[in-house]
Amino acid sequence: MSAIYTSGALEEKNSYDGLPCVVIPVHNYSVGQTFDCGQCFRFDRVESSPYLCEYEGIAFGKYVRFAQNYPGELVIINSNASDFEAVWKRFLGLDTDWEAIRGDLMTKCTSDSVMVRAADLAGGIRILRQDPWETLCSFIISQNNNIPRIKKIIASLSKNLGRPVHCSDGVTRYAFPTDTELEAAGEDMLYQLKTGFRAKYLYDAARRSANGLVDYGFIEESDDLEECADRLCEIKGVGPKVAACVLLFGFGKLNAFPVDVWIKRSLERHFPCGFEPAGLSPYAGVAQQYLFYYERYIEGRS
DNA sequence: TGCCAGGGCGCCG
DNA sequence: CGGCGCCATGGC
Repeated sequence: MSAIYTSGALEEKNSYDGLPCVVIPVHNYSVGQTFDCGQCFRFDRVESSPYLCEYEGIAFGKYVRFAQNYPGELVIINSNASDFEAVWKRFLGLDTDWEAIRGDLMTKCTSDSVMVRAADLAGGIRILRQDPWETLCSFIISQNNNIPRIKKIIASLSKNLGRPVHCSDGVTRYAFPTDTELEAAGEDMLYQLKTGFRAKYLYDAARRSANGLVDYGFIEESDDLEECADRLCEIKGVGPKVAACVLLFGFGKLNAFPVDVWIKRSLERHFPCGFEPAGLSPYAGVAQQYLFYYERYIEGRS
């Protein structure tokens, strides 16, 4: 039995509040882990949900909610079958066999390794395939910053500069601004929106992206992670870590291995003799995300 | 008050 | 190339 979602297995119905939704059979899936593991900043938990776990937000200009009561079933609210096929299936990574990846990683580590414990704890995580431009900006903003404030800044940029999305629940939300919209806003405006020293970086990213100087097509096609990172690092304020995050969370390059302060501490603690991400190829980035979740979990998630 | 946050830049040796 | 101070801001 394959763990990959197969077309036709989904069920269309209405959600508890009357919105159209689809129910997807999944395996060892966690909405909570996926949307609270620091890869995506535009989804918030719905506290009043009748589901055990529900997150809502905007992606690709669409309002959507992801909910579940158990690991074998995912509910996508404000969606239908064709919408799922066109947008959410790829976004959620449901075209990928994550249990096979997790199994592959676990065979490459000793059973007492922190990596196995992390993969055990955080195995419900899926690496999202987010919009590359939005991912680029999100991780420029992330530098020397914490997750709650990153979310605030991104929400503020969207509200002030992004296109309004009139949602089916009656609330107006906002899409993340396009590169053109961000460039038109200007560096001063970006600074006023509390981006701090990152304003000039965001503006440079917007200018380059809006003028075709970021070769998304090349990065999409290439398997050369170094070359892809080099292209992204041409943007001011983009270094190895931000580039790795963009490649992992925006382009689905599952071997990209971002090293932030959490991962650095973790590797120093658990691998004092040194650590080689290459040993986890070609899914080192997935292992990294398990580890990131694990470290934040045992610290009590600040 | 000082430290830290999904870092990178500029400068120095 | 490796190390280090700095960059804005807000929460603890």
